[in-house]
Amino acid sequence: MNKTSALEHLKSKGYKYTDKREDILSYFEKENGYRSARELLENMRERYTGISFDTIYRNLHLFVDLDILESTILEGEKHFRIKCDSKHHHHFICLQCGDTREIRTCPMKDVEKELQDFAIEDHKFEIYGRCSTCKSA
Amino acid sequence: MNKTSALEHLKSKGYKYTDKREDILSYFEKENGYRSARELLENMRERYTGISFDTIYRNLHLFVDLDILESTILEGEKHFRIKCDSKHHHHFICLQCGDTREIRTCPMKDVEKELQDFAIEDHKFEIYGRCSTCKSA
DNA sequence: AATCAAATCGGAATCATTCTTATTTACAAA
DNA sequence: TTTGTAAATAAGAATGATTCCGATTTGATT
Repeated sequence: MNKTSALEHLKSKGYKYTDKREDILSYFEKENGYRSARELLENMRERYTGISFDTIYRNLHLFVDLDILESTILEGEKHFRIKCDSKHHHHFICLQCGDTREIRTCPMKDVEKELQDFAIEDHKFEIYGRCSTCKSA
Repeated sequence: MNKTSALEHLKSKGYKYTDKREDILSYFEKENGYRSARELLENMRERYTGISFDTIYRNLHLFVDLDILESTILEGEKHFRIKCDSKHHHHFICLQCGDTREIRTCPMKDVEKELQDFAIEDHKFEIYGRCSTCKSA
């Protein structure tokens, strides 16, 4: 997912273009990992001094609903990243900086046999730790 | 983990016996899944009308630290279950009732090769859905 | 330019959780 | 058995993330 196709997607669904929406998308496009609402807010305030929590949260959730962003909870706080283009995969997540690394392994194939009588709706496989940069710092 | 060995573990670490601690352990021993602090509180209030949030949370976190309980976040809220006895494994979790089913598959072996330069500290593999009971209800 | 729904602002409200202070209790030592 | 003391608890205030609400502004259509 990138900013251009996200903006097209928004437009096609009848949502309006706003400079703040473009700005949020720019932010996540250039970040390589999970960022909190607060991190986004602080970044946005440099350009929009009066921006409100409501705008941040409303758009974050809209973007998650539209599959433009994906989210996870890190240390009790929701974090967001731009949705990856590549096909189904999982992430290593650095607990210090939030940056991610794709993991191609997905264990669900093996697991489905074990769960015949259950209705599987979702799954989460995440690996946590320190990336090489944070590890040596 | 069961109530008896949990109480012994508490004692051996110098923590005191209290009827509320025993009660919390009884609750989780008889439940087969993840329960929220609020669910525990409501259950405890039937016997201890004046019990405080603080007692609930303090003990839940103590028990997690002592490996008596394990926790995860479901729909934005921390949930707890008694630590399983069997060796390392993961869970299917019913999003409706919180009950769990053991999954023997763990994908970490395959993944470690992919992450040579990262310091792996933890991982989470959970499958979400409806258990057979909730599915048909 | 006029219209109108969508988007935003500002701040109050909510919800889970944590903290603080005073009081009570378990347990060990006398 | 009484006493001393640190641990545990109660009650409620405080916090932090998130959501809600009424009023205002703005984007896009007419």
